[in-house]
Amino acid sequence: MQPSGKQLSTTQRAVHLLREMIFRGDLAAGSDHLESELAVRLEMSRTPIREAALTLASQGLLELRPRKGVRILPVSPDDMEEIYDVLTELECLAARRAAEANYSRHDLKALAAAIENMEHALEIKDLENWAKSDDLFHRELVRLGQNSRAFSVFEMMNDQVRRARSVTLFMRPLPVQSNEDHRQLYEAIAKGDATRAVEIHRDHRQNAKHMMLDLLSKHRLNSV
Amino acid sequence: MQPSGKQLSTTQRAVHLLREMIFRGDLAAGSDHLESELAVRLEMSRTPIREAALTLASQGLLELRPRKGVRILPVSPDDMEEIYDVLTELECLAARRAAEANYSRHDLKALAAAIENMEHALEIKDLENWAKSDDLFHRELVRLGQNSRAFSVFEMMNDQVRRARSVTLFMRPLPVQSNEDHRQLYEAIAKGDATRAVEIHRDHRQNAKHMMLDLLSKHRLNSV
DNA sequence: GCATTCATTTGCGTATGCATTAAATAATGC
DNA sequence: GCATTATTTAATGCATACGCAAATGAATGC
Repeated sequence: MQPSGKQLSTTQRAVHLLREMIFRGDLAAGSDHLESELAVRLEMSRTPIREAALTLASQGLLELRPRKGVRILPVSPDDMEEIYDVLTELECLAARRAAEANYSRHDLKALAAAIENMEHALEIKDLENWAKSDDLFHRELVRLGQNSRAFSVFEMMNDQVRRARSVTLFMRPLPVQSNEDHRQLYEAIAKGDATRAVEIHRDHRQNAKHMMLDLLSKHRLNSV
Repeated sequence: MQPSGKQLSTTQRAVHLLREMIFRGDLAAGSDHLESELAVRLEMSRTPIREAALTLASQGLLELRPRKGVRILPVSPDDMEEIYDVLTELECLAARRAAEANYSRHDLKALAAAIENMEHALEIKDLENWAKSDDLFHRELVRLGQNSRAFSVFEMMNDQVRRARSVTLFMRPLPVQSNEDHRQLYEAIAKGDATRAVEIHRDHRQNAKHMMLDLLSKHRLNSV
């Protein structure tokens, strides 16, 4: 995923490992972990653990609570709403800018590829891979928006809902409409129709939000 | 500004002091500063300096460059454009939500007060205070949007353009239109007209962006 | 028993120490 | 002189040390 030639620092490794542990639920939402405990677990001293925790805290994945350890932040339905609202705005900004940018089909290759992967995955009902491609599609969309700040905030918010997405992945109906939306968005961008791109994507995102909130409520998941 | 009873930790003090130093230009944009040097300057050890730097780096105010020290990030016109675009979306989201929230005039007191202060400051041509109240108005607007994540991203982006704002404050024409816009936004929110609130504010923000970019270009400020 | 004070533990915040390695400088060969 | 290599310097990244204050538990008074 990151074939960067240079070896990472211990702190960077800590950031990476802790992120993974949080996403895979290895560090459960709401759980507390002492710095020293994590240091033992990751076989490093407290210093890089603390630096990593500081970083992850500023990204909203955890919280440093003196004497109680780092707390993995759970995400409530209200949080989900906040996050989806921010994602909606940032992705719509990206969609608008992408449509205005006069991209060639070649520039949009990655976007098209993601769509195809999603469609294929849907056909064979491979939800895991569908989700992966969906994520890629959204990321690529925001990248095309050419706003590095919007992109990094997007990634931050995206990370915050990762757990919730994977939990609800198998509760939701098949994402048929979602694929349809993506294709339409792609066309709007390719045609340079910014207004329509935003319109489609805003609906798409708000629908996703409501579906997610419904699922959480239906399954009594008031914290993920 | 923060009459919180509890005394700050050394790291928190470092964050605060460094922020101030950056905003007041004491640490110039683009300049490098060794951790040890800053430690001496703030009369603390390298540890809190490093932790503070990590925090400020994640907020986009500086960069940690191994062996070159922390680099205070300059803001280019392209950066400004990025930032204003993100601010536009987040503030418009807030404006929409605020309008939808059915706030009473009493709830909007702080917003109204900010407007009055701006108008008064403008009358007596006190630009410093106008800017302060303008900042307060926008912050209060986003607060009314009730999205803590949008709020914190807003604050982050706002911090990133602080220097540029104060530099251009005395180059720009008197903010007459700006005050007018604020009053109209206030009315739209009070009346619950979300569509109009967004419309007004989007224009307001995009105008601000263009004015800023024009000023930077006219005065050959390609890095602030 | 229950509250209150005192003692103990322990996790954190900060300081300090140290090995590593990028950068800078000097030395060497041509 | 100039390029190349060896040497030195020094800032960082990480480990470790340590004191303080919060939390826990024990002891005391009632």
